[in-house]
This record gives sequence, structure tokens and C-alpha cells, in this order.
Amino acid sequence: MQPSSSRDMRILMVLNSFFSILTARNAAIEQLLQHITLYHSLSTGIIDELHDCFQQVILPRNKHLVTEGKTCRHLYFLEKGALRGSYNLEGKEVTHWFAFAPDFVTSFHSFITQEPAVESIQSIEGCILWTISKDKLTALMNRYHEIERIVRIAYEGYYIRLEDRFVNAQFKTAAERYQQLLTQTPHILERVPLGHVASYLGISQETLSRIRSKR
Amino acid sequence: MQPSSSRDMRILMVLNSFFSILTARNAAIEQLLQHITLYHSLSTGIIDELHDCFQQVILPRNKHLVTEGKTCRHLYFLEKGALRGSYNLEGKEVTHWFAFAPDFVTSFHSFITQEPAVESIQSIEGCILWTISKDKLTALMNRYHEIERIVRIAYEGYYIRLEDRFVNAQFKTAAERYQQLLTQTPHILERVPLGHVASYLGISQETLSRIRSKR
DNA sequence: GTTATTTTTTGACAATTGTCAAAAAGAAGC
DNA sequence: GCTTCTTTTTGACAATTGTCAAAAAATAAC
Repeated sequence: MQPSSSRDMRILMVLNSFFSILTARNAAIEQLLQHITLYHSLSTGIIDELHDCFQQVILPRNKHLVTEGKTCRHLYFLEKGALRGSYNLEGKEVTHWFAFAPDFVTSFHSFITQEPAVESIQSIEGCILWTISKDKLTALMNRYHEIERIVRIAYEGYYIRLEDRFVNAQFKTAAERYQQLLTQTPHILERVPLGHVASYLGISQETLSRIRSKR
Repeated sequence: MQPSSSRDMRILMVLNSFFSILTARNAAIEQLLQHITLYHSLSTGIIDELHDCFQQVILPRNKHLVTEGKTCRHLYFLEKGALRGSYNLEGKEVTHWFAFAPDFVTSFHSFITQEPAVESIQSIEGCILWTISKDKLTALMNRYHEIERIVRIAYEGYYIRLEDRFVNAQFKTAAERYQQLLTQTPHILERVPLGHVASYLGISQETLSRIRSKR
């Protein structure tokens, strides 16, 4: 038995986990920064501010991030994992979107209007998120034209994405929508149970099952 | 016969029409400015710039503003009249939105990405519009944080509007969608032929007719 | 490996909505 | 007024999709 070695070992483990948290933290916010850079370059002053404004959130599987009826005061960056936004429609819970890392997520209607959310957001995998309050984001946008621009550009992208889904929902048949899912976002099928995919496509689970069996 | 009086008359008429154009022009851009103010207040320097950047367009009834396949390089403010955005879906032309003055209009996908438009925009009434090119708008956004902000806020509003329509298209029945049209946007029925309203609601004209007759 | 639990598929039938064709109603031109 | 053109409604039938119930398959728990 070697007490000192055992003690060293424990210290090392503690230090190790400490550093891994730190480095994980840094690596993580780096991912957020890198994602933002896709929209627009960032000046160094702003990078420091962003470090201060975003906080990490760990969300286990099948937990609520946003609950129907409560006002959503935060924007989230999904670094790892997957989420779904769902509606309560006459007692039935329907999925209307999925988010996969890396992406920004919130209950947009509630976040924008600051009215109670009509949708819920819950994790379908264990998630790592970074969150910023609406107040802080607004302050950042007031102070930095650059941030306002990033948010504007982000909205453009989210608008187009939504428009595409609207046109599909309105004018395409169930089979066509499934076909498009297969070609454009096949990863959804690999990470989400079919029941959720069905309501995401706006059809019943049985119909989706039959569409799938026909080829 | 009184030549001088007649000449005076002619001069007066010319002057009159000149002034009426000017005042009409001013009144019109005032409407645009006032509409923008709903999003955010404007400082005086910017107001002058906006006068220079926007140009008036008169569009008679049933004319194209944006044509499928051409890239849309302009944003429009609809001061008077009504427009519809339509898709060519396997030979059939379907309406996916209406715009009524006052509102901003463009083929968003094309305007944002600068790819060829998949939709057309045409007037369903005689229209007065004010147009600004994407280049000029970008320049304005670069120069004025304020303009960037207005655009960002505008996108928020348009996003919410679209989200609402998406949820309806995806999760509500034809009758429910018609009912919502009746309560939320009844003016559409008064200004648009039923065939267009039907595809706007994502149903056939015959089905819409039957829904209407049932109450 | 066996047992529970969850997810997916299948069958039978009903409801909704679409399609095609024709009639009726309304608006516009003369 | 009458005629022409457009818009809206109606009828008959087909196609699509939903609902309920049960079986089969897959996954998780022990």
C-alpha cells in the first residue's frame, strides 16, 4: 500500500477534472464564437464581452428547456445534443421543429414578444448549451453595431429556413415531404423516434410508417 | 377671348400639377417614414438619406413586380394597393402570401441569397411602391447602426408572422384555417378572388367553397 | 437470456380533401 | 337590355390521410 501515491493520485484526479472543466469551458465557448463567425467576423473587444455574457447550461435527456406558458427570456446556443420544439394541440403533443448542434435556439415568438410561450422545448439527447438573457443581448446590440448585424443576418437565415418548411407544409404531399427529409436532413431520422418525425412532417405516425414501407 | 388669362391659366395648371406631384411625393415618402418609425425612431440625418435612396414605382393591376427565375435585387415598400406572391407548382400557380399597404415586400429568399427567385410577385390592385436596391440598403446598414436595427426588428416581426402561418398550415384543418382568416384577416376576403384565397389557405377552391356554404 | 417497455408496423374503416365536369351566379362590355 | 367573360358553387367520385386497435419488432431492464 502506498498512501502518498494514492493521495497524489486523488489530487491529480481533482486537478485533472478541474482543468478538464476549464478547458472544456474554453473549447466550448470557442465553438460558439466560431459559429458566430460564420455570420460575421468579430473584433477582439467583443469576444471578451461574449465570454462574460454567455453561461453554460448542461441539460440531461428528456428535460424541458422552455415550458409552455412561461415567458422565454433567453437565447441559447446548442453546442452539443439535440432539442425539439413541441406544441400542445388539443391534448396531443406535436413536434414542429428539431435543433441539432451547433445552432441557436429559443422559443422565438416568446423571446421576441416577451409573451408566454405557446411551445415547449425539450432535449431529445443530453445537451450542452450556452445561454444569454434577452436583456444582455439587447444591451450588446445597443453597444455594438456588429452584434446587431450578426443578429440581423441570423434572422435572415432563420427566415429562409422557415419559409422553406412553410412551402413544404402547405403545398407538398406527405410522401414528398418525407422524400425531402431523406435527401436534405437524413440525420433527423437517425437521431429522433419516428413518432416525432411524423408530427414534424405534419402527418400521423401510421401514415409515415406506410410511406416508408413503400420503397 | 383673353389670351393673357388663358396663358396664366396654363401656367397655373402646370405649376399646380408640379406641386401636386411634389406634395404627393412628399406625402408618400412620409408614409414610408412613418411606417419605419413603428419599428424605431429616426434621426434627421437618416431621413434625408432615405429620401435619396427610395424611388417611387407605379404598378398597374395584374402586373409582375418580381418574376420567377430572375434575381430580386430590390426591397419594396407598398404604400397603396395589394400584391400576391405565387409559386409555380407543377404547372399550377399557387398563392402563398398577400401583402396589403402599408407593408414591406420582396421575394425574401431571392433578396437575401441573391439567387433566382422561385416565386413571382404580382399586383392584384393598382399599386404605389417605393423601392430601394439591396446594395443601397446594405450601404445604409453599414453606415447607420439605426438602419441595421430597424431591419433586424422588421425581420423579427416577419419571422413571427411566418411562424404563425406555418403552424396553421401544418397542424390545423382547412375549416380552422378559414375560420382564423375570418377573424384575423377578414380584409383579404374583400379584396382577393376566392381562388387565390384557397391556395393561400392551402386548399382547393372547391373545398373552400364548401366550407363557406356550411355556415 | 428472459422479461418489460417502448417503438414501429399492419389492418380495417372513416373522415377529409382533391379532381374533373358542369351549372349557377356575378361582373363587365356593348 | 342582352351577351360575354369570369368567378363561384355543386355533384359525383377518387385519392389521401387519419383513427383506433392489435400485432410485431426493437430496445432497455434485470
